[in-house]
Amino acid sequence: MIPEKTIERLSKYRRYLLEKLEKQEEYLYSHELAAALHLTPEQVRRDIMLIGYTGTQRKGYSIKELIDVISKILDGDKKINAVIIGMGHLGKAISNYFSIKRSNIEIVAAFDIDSNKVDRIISGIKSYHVDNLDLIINETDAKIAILTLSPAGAQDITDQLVYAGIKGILNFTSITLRVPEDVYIENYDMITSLEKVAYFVKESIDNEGTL
Amino acid sequence: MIPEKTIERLSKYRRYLLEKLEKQEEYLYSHELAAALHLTPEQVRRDIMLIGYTGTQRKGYSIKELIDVISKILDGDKKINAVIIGMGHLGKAISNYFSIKRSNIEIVAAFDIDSNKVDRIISGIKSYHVDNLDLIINETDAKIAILTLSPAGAQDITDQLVYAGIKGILNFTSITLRVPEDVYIENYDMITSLEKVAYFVKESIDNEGTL
DNA sequence: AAATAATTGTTATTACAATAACATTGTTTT
DNA sequence: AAAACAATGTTATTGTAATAACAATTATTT
Repeated sequence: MIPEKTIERLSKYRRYLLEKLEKQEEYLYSHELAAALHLTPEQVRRDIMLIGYTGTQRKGYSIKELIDVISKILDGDKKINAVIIGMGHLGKAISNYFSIKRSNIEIVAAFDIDSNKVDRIISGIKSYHVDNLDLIINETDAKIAILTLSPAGAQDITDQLVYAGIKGILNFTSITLRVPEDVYIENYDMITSLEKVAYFVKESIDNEGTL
Repeated sequence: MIPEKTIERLSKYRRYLLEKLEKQEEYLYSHELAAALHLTPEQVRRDIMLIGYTGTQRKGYSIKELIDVISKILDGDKKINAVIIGMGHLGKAISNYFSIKRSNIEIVAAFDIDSNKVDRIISGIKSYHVDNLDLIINETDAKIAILTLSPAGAQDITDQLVYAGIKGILNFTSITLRVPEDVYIENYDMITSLEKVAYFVKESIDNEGTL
């Protein structure tokens, strides 16, 4: 079993490696990757060890091979479909982010309650009324939902999503969702992130000059 | 020194407590807070211990007092100003999130390079051309920047921000930024988050039925 | 061909975070 | 008034992640 933090880094490694591949580069060293992502070379080597890939000493890691190994871990062999719930600014922002296909994840549909935002294509994604949630999720066999709606209706929608067969949720509403334990939730809370930054800024300002 | 993870939870505690306060409730138990946020009561008590607040046995914690103690930790005594760089969908989404003032953080300005998006008020925030970065940041004494621009210009902007006196960055561009070590960076990478969800969903589907 | 240098792979250590255990204390009940 | 209970505060333990150390190996240099 690969640790969660390693999975996160693998995602970042792959993106960096893909850039390098575009530049026709063939090999890279652990310390290069580490420097680029502000990590230690040991961490990079350890992660790569964990996924069972081995480089060649003195030469480093084959960029192409490493991408393949990471992709096998992250993507598996089959594609996975995702839907977005809520086509406000945040929903649109995320749609744009993923309009360039990376990896094996595809956003296949979006949902909203606003009649002005449904039954048309927004940021390249077909948008439906939430009433069609169950139908479309089943048709597309989507397994992931990205929640970018207002907190008010979030738990209700989540229940529907779980019923429709969703197995993973990326939650941008700042509320804590209740789901069965076989559903994986990744919470992202902007308010908390900003308050955290504010705290550490305040701390560093207060401690200025002191050692 | 309060651990990073505790700071994150304090932010969430406060929001939950504020809700309770609105409902005129006066006291709550560690296990209530824990249940609401999917934590253990021990963790909650430990966090509260770390910030030096004590409840009363058998009665629990005073909601009002606890909010005050948390606020003192998170906010300190002075307000802190923030700016947003990039008024695309993500920038607007964040502006809306923070249009309701919570805590002591205020978003005082936004910047963009698009002439259609500058010199007017967007989502309640005055928007300027990036050429005015240094000027406005100094005028407003902003210490935090929220980066919601495209990756291309991010490092260049970051250098300008640091020069202008920004001490904390909430980074939504998926690139790794170089900054002096007295600048605190919180990275949020949507692509990584989604790939992580996809990985754990895939794992759980693959392991269905096995124990 | 031998020595050196540079890099990987792995193990050991340290640090950090979460969980569990338990002692303490105040309230309620009998 | 005593006993039982239910909550807190704190210490101890466990688990997870990051760092460091080092052995093994391969290329390069002399």
